[in-house]
Amino acid sequence: MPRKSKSIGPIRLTEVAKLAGVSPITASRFFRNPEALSLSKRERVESAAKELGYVPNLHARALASQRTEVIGVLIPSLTNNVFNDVLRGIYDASEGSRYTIQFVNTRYSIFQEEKLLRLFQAQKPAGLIVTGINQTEDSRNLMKGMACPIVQIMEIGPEPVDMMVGFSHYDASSAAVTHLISLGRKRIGFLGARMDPRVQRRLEGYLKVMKDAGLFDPALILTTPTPTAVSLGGTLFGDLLGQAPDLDAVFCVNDDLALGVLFECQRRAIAIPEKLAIVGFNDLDFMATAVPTLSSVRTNRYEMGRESVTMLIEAIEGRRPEKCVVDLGFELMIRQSSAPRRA
Amino acid sequence: MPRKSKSIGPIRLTEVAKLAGVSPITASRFFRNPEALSLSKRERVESAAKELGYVPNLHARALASQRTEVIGVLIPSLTNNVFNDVLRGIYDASEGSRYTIQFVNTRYSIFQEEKLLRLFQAQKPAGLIVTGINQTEDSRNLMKGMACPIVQIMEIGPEPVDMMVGFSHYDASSAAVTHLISLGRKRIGFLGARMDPRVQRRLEGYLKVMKDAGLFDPALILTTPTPTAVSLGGTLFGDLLGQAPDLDAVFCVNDDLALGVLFECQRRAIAIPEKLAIVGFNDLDFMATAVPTLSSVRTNRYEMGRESVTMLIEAIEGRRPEKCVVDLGFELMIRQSSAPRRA
DNA sequence: GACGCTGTTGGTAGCGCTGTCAATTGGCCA
DNA sequence: TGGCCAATTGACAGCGCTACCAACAGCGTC
Repeated sequence: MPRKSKSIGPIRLTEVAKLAGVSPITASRFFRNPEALSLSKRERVESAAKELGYVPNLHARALASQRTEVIGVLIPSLTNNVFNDVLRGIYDASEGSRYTIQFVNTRYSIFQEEKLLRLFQAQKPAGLIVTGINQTEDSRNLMKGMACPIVQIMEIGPEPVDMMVGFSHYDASSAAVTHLISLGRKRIGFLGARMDPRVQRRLEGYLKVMKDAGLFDPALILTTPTPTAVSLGGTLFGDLLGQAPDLDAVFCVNDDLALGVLFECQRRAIAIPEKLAIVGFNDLDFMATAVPTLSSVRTNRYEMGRESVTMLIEAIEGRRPEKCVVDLGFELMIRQSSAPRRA
Repeated sequence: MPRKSKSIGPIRLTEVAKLAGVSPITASRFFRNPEALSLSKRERVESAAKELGYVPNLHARALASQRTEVIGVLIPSLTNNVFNDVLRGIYDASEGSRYTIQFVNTRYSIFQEEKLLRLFQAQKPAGLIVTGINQTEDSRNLMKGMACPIVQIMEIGPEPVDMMVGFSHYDASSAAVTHLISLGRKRIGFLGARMDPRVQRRLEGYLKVMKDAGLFDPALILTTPTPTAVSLGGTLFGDLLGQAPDLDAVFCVNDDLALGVLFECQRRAIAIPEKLAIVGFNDLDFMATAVPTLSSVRTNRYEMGRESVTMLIEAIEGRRPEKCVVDLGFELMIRQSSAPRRA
């Protein structure tokens, strides 16, 4: 006997079946598709399972069925507040469903992403959520070869691998900059940190609008690959002022930077919005509370997480949504920091 | 033949073994304990695996070995910045190890926690990380019955289930309030949100110090079960001022509330620190950048995450740390918001 | 009464891997 | 040369569950 004796350890399906007086396969069916059983057996299995405290062995199930009920989530960062909200949406939407979330961190590396994708591939997830649309060629092929539905989140673009939920960072950024121009601002700075693909697209939106308005000047732009932080906002703003002392507005690629700019302005006694207008991005909680209140582009991060899981589950269960690309849009929240000069 | 034909789908261990010219079990060993193989076989299996792009099937492995390489993490919230940092530490520390993180959200419910614990139990994790020390009696028993090492994080206390990493919220809060008293402040308010067990202990620390100093007054305390937010800080502060108009200091149970108080003070033109001293909790990035800079109690959240995983892995691999309870301490960061009145 | 249908149940044979133990090899000593 | 030990390798069975098919009951139809 190569293994130790039986019937120690947790309760197995066979034991439930025996107690219920049915075959193991019938008991198995009870847990996967109770409607297929007659009422009497259903009740018997149910009470037997409860009596023994049976919990199915997911590994055995996965091995036998060649499927899992795991939704893999690839997200580039845990540091960033934004992904926090997305993850929260994802977890909330998965709750109550049969699916488990398996989250991994790509650290903003498309190669790490590819590696993790390969790992998921071997685990046959029921569905996959990946961030953004900038995957490597190999990653895209890998994903296309996988049998499960996939949602790309955070942004939308051409050629979805499968499904998409997001919004246009380009449009959102354009709207913010257009708003600043409409206020009569001419020297509108751009402050960027991390510079991941989505931030790049915000920069592109800025560039387009500024060039179209004949206001473009490279001295107005300051970016860094450094991860974002409130303190960084202040530092960057100081540097930007050095490059462009006549700045009359700043568009920050996120709210942390914007808050840092606000504090730096308080420190330097720069009047907001009189001397400088500020617009952030994401509309975190504190933007509406700051003094002065800070304008921002509201993005639906939590909803993005929720929607992606909802779509995924629908697709997994064969009810593929007809709308494969969902644009959750954005909303420009105009507050005191970008109010017209003489209201 | 009950199953579809073989050799479709991903590469299996057998195929790697065949290509390498060894038995499956030898190939298996290569992936778990390469040192046990002779150099020649090791190289042959390695190149065969690489050539075929073999990725082990974790479900089959878990089923056969009756173990997994999953570390389960039970955390009460994703909304709270604090757990963000902890999670980051956890993921960072797990990277490069063989262990996978499986994170679940208890939503601040000890019953949800118990339920999730039961779920983990059936999955035989290699280790478990649970938040805090306020588990139900059943949860504690469940954990004690599990064969894997367990770390309780976020706080330390008597009777660890197994191991612990955290700090004393009571002491940290006491230190903050003592500091405010040392400034000569007498009407020190307490602002609390969420009021989870750790926040409760901060309240207890506050109460002790205030009573000992003969400064206790119930009108100085305002708490709410509502989840925390910057905007909430302002609202609560307004209410607290209603209860105690002669307030000369506030201790906030977290930094979001403190920032909200700062903004509200700016709105009401209350001079900080002259009229009101503020101390927050956690020392998030923005506290050192705000105007004025905000005092806070620095807690080592990231390190807590890291350390818990490190200890867990050591214990899993049989090198149980002799120090089972690790106090990561805290540091009182005194800044402008609680500077002495005439410096 | 034979036939086919649907709805329910069970038998068999694995899913891909590893624990156990036995077998083999080589090296070293007496 | 024989014997012993450690290092290395392999055979076997089975982890707990489910896919696949077969079987069977109950019913209505002709």
